[in-house]
Amino acid sequence: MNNFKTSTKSDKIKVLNVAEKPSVARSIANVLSKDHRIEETKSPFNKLFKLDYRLKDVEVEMWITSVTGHLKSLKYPQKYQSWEKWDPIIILKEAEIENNISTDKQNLELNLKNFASICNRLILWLDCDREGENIAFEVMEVCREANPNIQVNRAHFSAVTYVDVRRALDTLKYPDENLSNSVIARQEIDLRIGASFTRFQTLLLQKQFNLSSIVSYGPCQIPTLGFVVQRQKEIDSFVKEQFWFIQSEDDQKCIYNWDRTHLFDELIVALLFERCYQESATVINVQQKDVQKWKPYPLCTIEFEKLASKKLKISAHKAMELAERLYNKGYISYPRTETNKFPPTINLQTIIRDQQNHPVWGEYATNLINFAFEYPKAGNKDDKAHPPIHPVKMMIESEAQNRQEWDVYQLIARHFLACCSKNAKGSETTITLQINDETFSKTGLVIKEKNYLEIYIYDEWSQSQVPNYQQGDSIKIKLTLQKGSTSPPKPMTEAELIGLMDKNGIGTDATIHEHINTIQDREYATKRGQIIKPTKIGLALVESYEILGFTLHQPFLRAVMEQRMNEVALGKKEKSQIVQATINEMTIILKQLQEKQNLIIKTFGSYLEALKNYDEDNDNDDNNQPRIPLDEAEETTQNQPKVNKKTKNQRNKKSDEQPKNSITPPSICQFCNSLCVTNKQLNGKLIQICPKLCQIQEDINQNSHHQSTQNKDNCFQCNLCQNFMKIRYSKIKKTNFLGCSSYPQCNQAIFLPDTVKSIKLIDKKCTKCESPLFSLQFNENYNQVHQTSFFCLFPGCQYIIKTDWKQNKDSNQTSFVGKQQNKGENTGKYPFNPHQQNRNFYNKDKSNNQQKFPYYKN
DNA sequence: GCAAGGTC
Repeated sequence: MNNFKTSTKSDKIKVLNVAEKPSVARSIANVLSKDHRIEETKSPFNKLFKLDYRLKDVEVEMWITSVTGHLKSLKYPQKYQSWEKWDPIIILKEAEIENNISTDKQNLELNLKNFASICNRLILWLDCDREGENIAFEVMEVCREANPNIQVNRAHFSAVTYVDVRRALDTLKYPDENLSNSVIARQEIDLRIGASFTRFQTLLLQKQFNLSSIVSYGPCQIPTLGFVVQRQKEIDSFVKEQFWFIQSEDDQKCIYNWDRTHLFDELIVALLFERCYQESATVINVQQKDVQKWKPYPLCTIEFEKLASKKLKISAHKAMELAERLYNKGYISYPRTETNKFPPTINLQTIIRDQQNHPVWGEYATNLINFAFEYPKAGNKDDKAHPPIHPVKMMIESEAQNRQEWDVYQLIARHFLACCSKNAKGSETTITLQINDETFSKTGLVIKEKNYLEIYIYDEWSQSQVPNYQQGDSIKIKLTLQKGSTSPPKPMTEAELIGLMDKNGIGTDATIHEHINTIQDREYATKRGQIIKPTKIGLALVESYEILGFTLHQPFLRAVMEQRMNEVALGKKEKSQIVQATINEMTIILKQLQEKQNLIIKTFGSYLEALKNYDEDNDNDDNNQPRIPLDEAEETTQNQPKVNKKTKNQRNKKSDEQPKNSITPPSICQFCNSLCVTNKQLNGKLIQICPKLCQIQEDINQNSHHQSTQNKDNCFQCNLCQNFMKIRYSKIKKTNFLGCSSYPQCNQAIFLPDTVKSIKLIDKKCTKCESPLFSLQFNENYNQVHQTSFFCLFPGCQYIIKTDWKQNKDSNQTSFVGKQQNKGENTGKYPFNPHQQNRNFYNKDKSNNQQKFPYYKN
């Protein structure tokens, strides 16, 4: 029952103003007149504000109201609701789509029709972005239905402030259909791709693998998952690398860093250590300089979400929920904003004054007002619709509904006050030491003025003291040769993911947190604390795309879409052209997926099986290795834990062992006559090195080891990169093979016959090629008896087991004398042929992809 | 039961 009735007594021209949300309508009314009247409408949130105004010298009655985002939404007609009945290709390519006003927006439609039928003019105050322009057309269409003669204008504003609103009214323009069409194109493409690919994947995989969720596909959610999977793969394929460095410590326990940082060659570091070793150093420089720690940029949504996640440990999704609540209660400004610079029209002093009575930071605010204020830095993002997030009303802790709400308000208020403060100032002192040819340095910091750091508790700037030395001083030092190793990438945090999505244009400020939520709802990823990790399903899905050659999880899909939308927005292309082109390209991909559906099931299943021990809830990546099958035959370094243990032992051994002890009578370089340095390596081998590096010579008095004995897991050198081959383990084949230790940079491998179950390196060498020998364990049902129990696996050496470097897709089989294996064709034993694709997820040959998938062509 | 974009 429509009990709404608005008054129409006045004879003045009536101008209907429509904003995108209730708050903007309210702000416009406030800006234009404090004496406005407020009327209820059929939609409880969307009030109607009325006021008298002089518009271009004409007295008019302004009616200001709002919608709540889009009025219309795209959907497939009822007949397509059955997933089983329709080929996803039809859903993608041919099914008609309806664009109607959603049921929950019908009250707004009635409002607009009612007001438009009474008003003479319509001014569209939708946000000044593409979506806003499209909503403007939706509003205009509804209003024109009720009043075909209504005169329409578009207001362009960068903030809802007095100056901007007045300026917008003085320079009214017309809505831009190209901008709006680019949105319609995006909507249609997203729906068609999302619905068709989701139906295909779900029907293919859900029942087969007893999955509780649908297996959705979306051009934002899947690239989001792609980032999470990529990081996990980087962690799991990480191979630790050892490095060495020289450390210098003075008698005040101050440690100076080597200016060469560290080197990956133990020999060179040992040599340099020998050459510079002494017990005193000269202070060659003491440099002091003033430094600043910069205050933050004004707060946009993305930054707010990152800060909430990182500093408050509140998820982006929850933080937005809390911010929206604070906004609705009038404590903060609109929280969905891309802008990180304040418009000159906003009165910052007034906002600070509102905080002057605050029990926690009132004094700080007063101090800012009186003398410490400095204008905020200007960021480079501006959505032309909303200012950066800032407090609009003071809130004290007891007014907050809970701790998290208070934390969010506090973050926003403190951030704003920090923006209006001065940078922190300090003094940095760097001491440089010279020890023979090597230099070492140490930098200390003294904070002189904390300024914004007083209020901004989220930033740290730690002080560190340095000794009070003068240039030319000679000081006593202790030099040590140290060893370290590179660390794997850190697990993906939510804040990092938000940053990656923002950088790659995945989602918008208002939707990024929703996509992160979606991948969790779909059981593609889990979040523990601030760490996001892929689940088995998420890994298996992305890996299946990867292995089968699809780039559906790559972020550039969205970038191409954005580029095409821009062409429509600029009027260079028709929306139908880009919809057609995109859908045609995606049809090719969907058809390929359909053709490969058996392979998809097999690949997806193999990954789930291989990942059955993968602990998706464990954040500790050191204790959770190996879990992910790498793209090369699901390989993992079987011996990795042993390698690490050995490294530790070696380090301990090294610390007891001073290099000086290892010196034997030096020899003379045969090229330059310099006195050579003898160095003992960690493996005990002695080496004579010329200081000018003319020659490096193994000490003949020592027991000369084959290089492969440097590390007990190393076999012989890779014929491609000269690093060592190692015993690896294929989780899917459940057998050993030899893989290059430089994987994934080098993918050289040697596979063994299926009859070989496992291999073990032994302390014997091949008499023919000097490579280390292996003892082999054969499958139980393999009966052939060999005359020897030790085998050489160096390609081309032994006649009993013939092995080969696996360099291309046709040579992925090793052969066994007397028992020839299948060659070439994929036998179904492997879930895929890894050599048909680039193995390396991160160094994908894009040109190749582009050839295969025209959708990604620019 | 499908997407992503507005907004509450």
